[in-house]
Amino acid sequence: MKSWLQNFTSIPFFSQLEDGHTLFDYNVGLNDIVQLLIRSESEAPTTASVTDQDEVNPCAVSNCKNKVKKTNSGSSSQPSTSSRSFLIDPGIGLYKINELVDARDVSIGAWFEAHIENVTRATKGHKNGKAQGKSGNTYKRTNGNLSQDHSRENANNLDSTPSTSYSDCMDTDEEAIYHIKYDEYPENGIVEMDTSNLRPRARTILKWSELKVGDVVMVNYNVETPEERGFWFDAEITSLREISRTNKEVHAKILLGGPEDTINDCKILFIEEMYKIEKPGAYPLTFGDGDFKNPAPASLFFSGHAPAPQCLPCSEGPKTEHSNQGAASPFCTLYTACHLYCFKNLLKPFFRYCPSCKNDSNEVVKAGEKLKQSKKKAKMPSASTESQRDWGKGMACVGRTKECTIVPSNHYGPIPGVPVGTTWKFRVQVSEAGVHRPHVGGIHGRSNDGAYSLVLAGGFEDEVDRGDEFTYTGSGGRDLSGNKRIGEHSFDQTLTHMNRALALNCDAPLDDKNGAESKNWRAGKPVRVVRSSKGRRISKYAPEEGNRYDGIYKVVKYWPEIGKCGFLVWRYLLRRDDVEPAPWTSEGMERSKKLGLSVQYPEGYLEAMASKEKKDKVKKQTVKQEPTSQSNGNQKRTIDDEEPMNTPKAMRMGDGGKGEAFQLTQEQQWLIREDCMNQKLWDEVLASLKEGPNFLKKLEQSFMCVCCQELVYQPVTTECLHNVCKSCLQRSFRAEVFTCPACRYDLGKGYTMVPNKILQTLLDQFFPGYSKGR
DNA sequence: CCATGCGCTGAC
DNA sequence: GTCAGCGCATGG
Repeated sequence: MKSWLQNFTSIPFFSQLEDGHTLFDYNVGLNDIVQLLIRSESEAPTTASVTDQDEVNPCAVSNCKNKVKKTNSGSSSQPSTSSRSFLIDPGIGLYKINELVDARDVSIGAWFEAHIENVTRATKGHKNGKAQGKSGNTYKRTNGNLSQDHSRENANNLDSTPSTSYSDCMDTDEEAIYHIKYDEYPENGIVEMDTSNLRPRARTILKWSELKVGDVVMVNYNVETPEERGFWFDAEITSLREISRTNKEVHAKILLGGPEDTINDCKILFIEEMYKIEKPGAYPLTFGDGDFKNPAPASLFFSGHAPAPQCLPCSEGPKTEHSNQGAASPFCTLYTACHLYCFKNLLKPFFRYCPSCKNDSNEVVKAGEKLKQSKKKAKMPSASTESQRDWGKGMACVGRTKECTIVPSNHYGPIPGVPVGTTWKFRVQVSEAGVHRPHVGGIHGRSNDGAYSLVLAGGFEDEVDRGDEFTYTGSGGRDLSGNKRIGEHSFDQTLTHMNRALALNCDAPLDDKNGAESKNWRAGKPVRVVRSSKGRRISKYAPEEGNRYDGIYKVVKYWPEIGKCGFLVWRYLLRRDDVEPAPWTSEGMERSKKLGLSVQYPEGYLEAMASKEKKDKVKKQTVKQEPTSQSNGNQKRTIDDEEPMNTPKAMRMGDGGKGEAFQLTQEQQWLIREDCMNQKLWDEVLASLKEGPNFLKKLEQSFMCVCCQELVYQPVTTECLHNVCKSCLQRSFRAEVFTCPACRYDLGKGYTMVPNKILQTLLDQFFPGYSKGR
């Protein structure tokens, strides 16, 4: 039971854009009335399924989500029956589109039972009352070919490419890691990799506005399913061009330098050029040519870097400016190249939605135009209030600029490389470091797993803090109305969400009525504890400034009680269980001094504060109108103030890394000696042992997988002495690339990948938990 | 998608 | 000093 509706979505007329998306799908919008001329294969009525009396349902074809509702008008009769199927008579009918399907979801080749001969969008409802759309632009499909009525050109054999590529639609503004999309052809996707230029551990999120020619960027391309991580490599930007932008994303063309001068499209809305690539049979596609059980192999492939042929409409070679603008062009058959201008012109009557993000093209802001308000922002509270306050600035509402990737977010225990005593000014920095991820919440955890970290900020007066032991109160029970983040206690807390998570850390069966106490509290799950300077009002152990990581604690017991606020709260007793000394002990203070720990500020924060202060002072001066002797004094002091400000303490403590040396256990020393394949690497790494915490950083850099840019997991040490994750190497082999991802040394198709167990053991010891979630 | 949240800041 | 109220990350 195949429905003719399937035809509708997979009408291949405009399909096969550069990235394999079917543009046609987006030429019609929701609630559009379309006219279909249907011709049954046999000239006899065709069966379709229905969900209700007048709704034709998607078909048996697996992925099809389409629903098209038939309107009352039209000559196609609809003898609906109770058997939930009905017959579609051949002929013209008007139909309303209830749902649009993503062309990528459509299993092509499942077309017809009946043919659609004509598709026409109704002119009804058009704003300027002008008949728009397709007058003279109806398309006819015969024998599996669809062509423009008045054109002799054929546009046959067009269909989607296999779904080997995809492009992410970032839903943030300009801040996004740009997943620069590659085309479908993995063999074109390998760009020379420079292993000496590895990315730092914390991925810095690229801002589009900060990208410039000459930057080396980390590029990802996928050759498999979107869910799987693709290959990462570095490439240099050789050309950058913004095409257009919405509030959601920037559409740009980025050229990356590489041996083949490869073109990568990054969120391209419009096709720049289309090239034919001669690789018949290389990627057998299935597409509907009347028989989806026996699909004919496709022979057309499009990619960004085949030699440029001539534009069919204008017979000229590739170029960006079109000399022939305005002239009527015949339709590009896609057998040949076509300039953007020529192609766009042909599509103009239909083009409404971007094939990759489904943005309405009305929302697209061309380069140079003013930004329109995005739907996301329109939904936000700030859109409806009249407040002029810019919430995007300052530390109240900023987003993260880094993310901790060395351990998963559900990691228990210390974060490798973050010693006890590390202090950050703002919560967002604590989040970036991965020590406590929520910006506001006090507990980070999962209700069916456990809690990973908490912040002591003195939110409850009746909490007790004795340093190595403290009581903590659960979350909830507050009135958050008025878009607040914290509020008055107005109801009882329950042992759910984060409260339940924290209770699960206790080594005792969960009891959400009476609480529980562990008989062996050390057996509980570890919780990272951060003390905030806000806690000073109830605790002398809180830091003077900022948020300090105080080490690992465990839940001894938890119980419900009526708090000072008068409502039931869940209370927890936590006790310290950490080999690193607590920061307030003399041992701890000495260590902090050794490691040079001091409050870390966000990049540029101190400078910004200093210049602000300066401005304020200037303001005061002008108010005073006394720019004489006093002013001189002031100015001088300002400069004096600025001097140390320009070198933030955090920077001074720097990465130079004086501090106590890193201690290796005997076992580790032995294992390192055993890992003789990596002897050279280890020698380098061990040289930084005396740099203390920097040792781990160095270690991490040296054993980073060149593919996924993370610490190698199940490392395969190649003959050429590089370490690659086994899964990354396997992925490479599946893409039929049999060389070392780092140096291109030919490993050979039959290479057996043996994980280096010694190295894995060592890495697990140095970075406990890192392999979790890999 | 929605609900939650022991921050933060400019305005008052 | 107090306080309204925002974006963001996270989990469910």
